[in-house]
Amino acid sequence: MQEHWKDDQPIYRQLQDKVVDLILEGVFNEGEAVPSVRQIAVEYRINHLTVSKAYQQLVDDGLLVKKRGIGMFVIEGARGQLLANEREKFLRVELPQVLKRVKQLGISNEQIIKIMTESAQEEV
Amino acid sequence: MQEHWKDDQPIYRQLQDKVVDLILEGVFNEGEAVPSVRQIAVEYRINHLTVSKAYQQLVDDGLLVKKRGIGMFVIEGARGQLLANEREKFLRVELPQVLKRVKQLGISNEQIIKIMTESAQEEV
Amino acid sequence: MQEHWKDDQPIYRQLQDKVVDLILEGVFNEGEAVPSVRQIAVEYRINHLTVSKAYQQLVDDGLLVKKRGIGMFVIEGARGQLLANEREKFLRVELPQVLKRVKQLGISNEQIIKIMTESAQEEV
Amino acid sequence: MQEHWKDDQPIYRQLQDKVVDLILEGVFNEGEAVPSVRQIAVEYRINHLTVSKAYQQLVDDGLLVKKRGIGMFVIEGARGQLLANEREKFLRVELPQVLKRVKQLGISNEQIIKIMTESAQEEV
DNA sequence: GTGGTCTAGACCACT
DNA sequence: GTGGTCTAGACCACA
Repeated sequence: MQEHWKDDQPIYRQLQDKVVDLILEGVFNEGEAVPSVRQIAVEYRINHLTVSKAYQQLVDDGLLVKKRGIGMFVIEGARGQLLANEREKFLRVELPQVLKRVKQLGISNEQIIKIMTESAQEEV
Repeated sequence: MQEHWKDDQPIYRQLQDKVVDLILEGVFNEGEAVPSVRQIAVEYRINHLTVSKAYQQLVDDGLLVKKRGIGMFVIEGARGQLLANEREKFLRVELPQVLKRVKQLGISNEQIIKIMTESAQEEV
Repeated sequence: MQEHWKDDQPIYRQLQDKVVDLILEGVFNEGEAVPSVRQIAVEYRINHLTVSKAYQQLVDDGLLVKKRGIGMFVIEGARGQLLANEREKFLRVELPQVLKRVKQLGISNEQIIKIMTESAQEEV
Repeated sequence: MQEHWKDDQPIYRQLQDKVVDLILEGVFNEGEAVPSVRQIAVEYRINHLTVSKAYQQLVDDGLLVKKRGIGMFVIEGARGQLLANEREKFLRVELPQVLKRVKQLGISNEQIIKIMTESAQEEV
């Protein structure tokens, strides 16, 4: 692993987003433990307080639970909840912004659709 | 004009983005002067240093030129250059991220396309 | 250290040049931290904003990296890159100007060469 | 003629330097008139006050004289005086700086001498 | 501890 | 009038 952190966002936030991604992608499964704070801290060469902060946010978001003396676990149902929330947010906030930008740049919807379908076929 | 600033980004950055938008939309035309630093400062109730910072960035980006003792001007060709750059960036960086997110959230391309075309019709 | 600033150039620019010199001379080594913004500010009795401006330029120039919450570091390879760039710039831009000036003032090349060799011997 | 002014130096100063150059190169001869303030102002598209300032500096430097109602003239002996002054300044101030920079960049004197002699031959 | 941002007000040079 | 620079001091987020 590299320690490549973007400079325009706090490390703890980037870490937090990464964990969310890993849950969504099913790398971290519901009911299973996530890597320990220290493990992450060593592996990524960051302060353990920073890792703690990221995890704490995820606990507050209702995605992780802390079991004292054992570790942090992905909550049952976390993935489904995440999917619903993120989907709603995407459709309500992110997509309109993207569409606005497309229009501002004078890109035609056809071009976007073309790229989307091509990109979808590559995956096959 | 309002003085409504988002809290998650520095004011000078938001101002900078706003100027870019206004150039893209043709409100600020090539060869013409942009409002003076102090004018903006008064109008938006912010420090002139903050405005200066935003403008300076735009000079560095090659969108504005400073004419000593006169003011700041939109460079000739700025709009075209902006459009080309932003388009390229959008197609190369932003769009793939969006598509990745769409896929991650399990949203179908059909649904996206449906929203896009509906949104396009609203504009008519 | 003195706080002797020339009057014909902004302080932040002089500071910037000084840091470049110190990197070239190997006083600030690659991968190491440079003095903190506030440390410089106190030592030289200047505002921290002024120091920040100088450092920011160096970040933009690709000589320093910011590590969030830790400090600013000299980028790996900065010295070599600097040497190459400055050499190229010197030979392409500055030297021709000097030669033009020498010719304009009607100074013979022999005289220049004489001074150069003398100056070189003094160093021995 | 273009109106290409560098941004890091006042226009009046650049203009002033240009006149000095033209006197040194014998384009403006001793006893002859220099172009009128208005002529310059129109040709270079700058404010006549800016031109005036440049000329005034040259009067203060003892290079030009103003003849009321007629124009500005290059003083007799101006070229010789300029040559002497600039030569002295060059040898005392500028040359040492250049040599220091050469040394800092690790460029050998031989290389400089080579370029000098080559450049001299091109002129033949 | 680190750097980033902002303010309010001052002074400067240039046009 | 224009922008540039600087100060002194404040508050913030990050590690």
